[in-house]
Parts: sequence; structure tokens; C-alpha cells
Amino acid sequence: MDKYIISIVGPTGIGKTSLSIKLATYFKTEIISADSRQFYKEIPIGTAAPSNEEQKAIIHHFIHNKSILDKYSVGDFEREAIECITTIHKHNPIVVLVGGSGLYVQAVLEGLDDFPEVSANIRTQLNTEFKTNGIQGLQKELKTLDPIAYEAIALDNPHRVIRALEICRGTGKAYSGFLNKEKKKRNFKTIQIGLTAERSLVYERINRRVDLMIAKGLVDEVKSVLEHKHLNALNTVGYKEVFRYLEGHCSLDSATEEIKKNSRRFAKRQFTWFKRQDKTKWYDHRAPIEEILAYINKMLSCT
RNA sequence: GGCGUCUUGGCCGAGUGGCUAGGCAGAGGUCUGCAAAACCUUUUACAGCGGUUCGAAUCCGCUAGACGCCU
Repeated sequence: MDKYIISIVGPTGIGKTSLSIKLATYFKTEIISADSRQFYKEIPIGTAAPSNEEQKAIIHHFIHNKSILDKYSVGDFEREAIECITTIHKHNPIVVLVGGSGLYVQAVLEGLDDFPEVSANIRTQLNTEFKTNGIQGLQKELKTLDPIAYEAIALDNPHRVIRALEICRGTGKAYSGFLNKEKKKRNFKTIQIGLTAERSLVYERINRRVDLMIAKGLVDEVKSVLEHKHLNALNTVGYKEVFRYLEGHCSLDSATEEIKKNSRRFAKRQFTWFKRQDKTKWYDHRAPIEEILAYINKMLSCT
């Protein structure tokens, strides 16, 4: 029997969690989360992770399974997620995948090329070099170590340059050489659902949700992780703004406004990312569940 | 009522006769291990009317509005 993943994407605050639970309930299955911040158990409020009740109703994987102190990457996630999906598929043909992190969804659905693990020190070193000497030196190094990547990647983007270089330095081979190996075979089919709404409505929902987060105690949550503010996991909307407030750089009101603004921008980028997946069937966030189920059942039966 | 200062794109703001400031917000986009991250692109505006000039956001006049001071 064929195995399936029902993937749900969309901007933050659109109602993915709620839909995923309905679908998982209907198909009596489990949920794989592909959200790069909901992994972290220390920060449930600001990441709008599923509530305890929601998690009790349906088994959620990759929610609060990590600490902000852990090292974690998309590559790790891809491996763990595929393993988890394979296990569920042994006794259930359908798995629900839900998440707003485009790259993480892509990693599960299509797979990333395999890169050797390189020491974290290399990146630390590269970051230091970048901070002290700027990007030019790194660009030059990339040009000699990997001319193909030099042509292909956004040279203005330090993250991209540093990533390519850490592979070059760590392996002694060109970063680009690891790219575009034969497509990974996934032993499941995917049904992709997108949730959308008018932009103004999405923004309204975001604004409201941020107020709700504050009311639920976001500030205390941020306080509890303040000492770790430099961690990547906390370079996150909702946290970086409140850090500024806690350190006396701005009022709570202006921090709240910043969170709203940055969340709106995040949603905009999510639209940009998900728009390019042309296999996605889009639904208005108010679409009745029956309509979505009809589509899914049609897709399930036509194979 | 009189006198003075001011009026630049959604907002802030530089510009004092010819050389599209800049920033913010917004919008569009990129994306193979930091991804809620990081990065890229982007809107020719000078209150209105008239005048001077080859040429006016910039000089002159009138009108309107804002602010201040005086009566």
C-alpha cells in the first residue's frame, strides 16, 4: 500500500496547527512538526507551539524535543524526521506534516544533499574573521576554493558564504561538489495543502496573537532564557525584541509593536517561499474541513 | 488684526538655481545544515497659483495651512 504525507504549509498564525489536528484526528494518525523554533522546550509561548491539550489529543513529533542549548540543524532534522515517518508508516499509511519553516519542509519532502559533518569550530572561526575583517576576504577565499559556488551564491549574504566556506575548509573539497547528487528517493507520496488569507487579515491575526502572547506571559518566558540570549535558537521573533525591553532599550509597547512588525515580515517571507511550490493546493483559512478532506480523499484514491 | 518662522513622497529628514540624498514603513524577491535566520531589489516628492530665469524644491509675489510672538 502506498504511503502518504499530508503536508500543511502557510504563514504564521493562519491556523495550521488547528487544521493539522483535525486531519490527524480524521486519519487517526500522528503529526510531524516542521517548525524550526517549536523544537525548543524552553520557549513555548513565543513560538505558539501546540498546547498541552492539543498535544494530548494527537501525538506530535518534534515539538519541545530539544533544548535551546542543543546544537541542531536542518540536516539533523531531516534524518530524524524521515526515521520517525518511516516508523509511523509501518502501521499507518498517512502522516501529517505541518510547519512554517520552508527549508525544513523541503528537507522532509524532497531531501537535501548529503554534506559531511564539519567541526563547529570552523564556523566559529569564520564568523570571527567575518566580524573583524568583513566579507571581502571570505569572498576571495571562496573564489579560489570553489569558483562554482562563488558564481552561484549570494556573495552579499555572510551566512551563505560562510556555509560554503566551512564545507570547503572542513572537507578540503568544493562545497558545490556536494550539491545536486541524484535526487533522494522518498518512499511516500505527498499531498500538499496551503492555508492562506487576504494579507490584511493575516496581519490582523498576527497582531492579535502577539497581544495574546504578551497576555500569556511572554515577558516572563523571555526573562527565563535571558542569560542565553546569544544562542541562535533565541535569534527569534518575540525574543530578540523582548530582550531589548528587558535590558532597558525600549518600552514594552514598542517591543510589542516590533514583534508584530517582524512577525508580519516573517509571514510575508513565508508566502514568498511557499508560493513557489506549485504542487500546493491552496485553501482560504476559513475553508470548511470537508472541502479539504474531499481533496485529500480524491488524491488518495486516484493512485 | 500685526509681525515672524515654517510647509519636501505613507512617516522622518538632507538639500539654497542645473548633478534622481538618505533612513524608516510598505511592496516584491532569493534560499541545500544559523532559515522565526541571513541577504537582495524597489516607489523621482518638494502646499497651491503666478512670476523671474535657458533652467526653480531652491529666488520673488500672492493664496492656503501649521506654529510662535505682539496687540
